[in-house]
Amino acid sequence: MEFSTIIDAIHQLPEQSKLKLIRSVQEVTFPKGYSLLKAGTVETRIYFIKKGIVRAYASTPDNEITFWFGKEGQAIISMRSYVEELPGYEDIELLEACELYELKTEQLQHLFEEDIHIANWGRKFAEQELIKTEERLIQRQFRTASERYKELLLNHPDLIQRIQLGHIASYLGITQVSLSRIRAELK
Amino acid sequence: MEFSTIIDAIHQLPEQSKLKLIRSVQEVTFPKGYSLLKAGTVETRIYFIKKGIVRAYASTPDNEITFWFGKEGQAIISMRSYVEELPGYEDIELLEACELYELKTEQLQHLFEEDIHIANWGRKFAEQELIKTEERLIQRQFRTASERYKELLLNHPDLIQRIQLGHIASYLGITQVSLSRIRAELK
DNA sequence: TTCATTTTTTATCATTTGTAAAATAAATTG
DNA sequence: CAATTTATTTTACAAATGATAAAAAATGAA
Repeated sequence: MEFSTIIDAIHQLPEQSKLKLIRSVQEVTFPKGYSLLKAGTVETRIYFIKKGIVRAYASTPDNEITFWFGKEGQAIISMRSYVEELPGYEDIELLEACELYELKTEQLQHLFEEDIHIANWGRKFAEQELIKTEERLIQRQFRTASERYKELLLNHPDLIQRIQLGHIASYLGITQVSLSRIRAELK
Repeated sequence: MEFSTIIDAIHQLPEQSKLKLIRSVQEVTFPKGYSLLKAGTVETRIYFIKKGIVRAYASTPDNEITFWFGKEGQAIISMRSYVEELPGYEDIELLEACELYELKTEQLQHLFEEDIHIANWGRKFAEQELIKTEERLIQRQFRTASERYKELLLNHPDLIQRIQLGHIASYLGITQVSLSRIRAELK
């Protein structure tokens, strides 16, 4: 997926501003399983996914929770590093070999201060992510685990194909055993 | 709480830009129990809380989920109206008599297009809300209902005092009966 | 205050989900 | 290909939470 397409999907930008963004990114590739961002560090880069699929997860000593999947067109950001310049709470792991567009946070922040269109583009991005996250929080309470799985199956069948079920279960807020039970009932 | 203080808490703004915002708001008051925003409608205003406390909830025919509390200093926004100009999914109810600063969305959008500092201020606001929501989503999975209650008690003791437990339970993702059980264990 | 209403707690039982361990299945490696 | 590792499903049992009903307590209005 072209970077230009990714930009436009977030929010329409004037050609001049788009060019500034395009000139700021650099293509990089990483192998499957690569650990792109690590919790506890202040990340200085963000990425956009040209090709591949990744997961963000948070860990405690005895648990690990996948709370986000990213695929073609989406932005990979350690939110707390990006927003507050503090160590992030998430690890990001590549679930497939990935082609990414890399962008230095500092450079983006500079564009935010300099170009009002890019500032509003960045605002739109955060707002759209906010809505998605808020809706997930609400749906988690309204719907049973089984309903949430069926919905994922309906709306993102590709994720079920491309991602192992342990991660899907974690994303849905249940254990792998529970997900297995749910899948058995649907047969 | 002064509107100027609320603005600064989100992100520092130059005096000029701050004045533009201040000139755009209007103080309003509503009684306890007032339904400020309604789900299914496109809201054209946002509010900042000078005094009082409110809750945002989403409803299905047989259920109602409180997913957000707002108190002094916070913004009341129907997210989907604000971001996508589509009907919102939340109702907002005043849990106390409130003094609010009212701002027309259209006017704010206009300031976003015109003043880069305000655009970045709006970006910061969305980003901060995004982090809070994402952290709640993660915590809901890491911690038991009991731990989540203790944490709320620790970090927001005022909410427990000012809000009835049915709403707190819903916010924590459990039933009121469950919350009552948890409270009984802590005695 | 007293009465009516709302909120919170308590008790019981049903259901869901989690934990642990074993059995299968699938993928990877030499 | 066989051997090994990794992922998924199945089973049995335990723990947490939900649903419902009813009692107790708190709140608010007259």
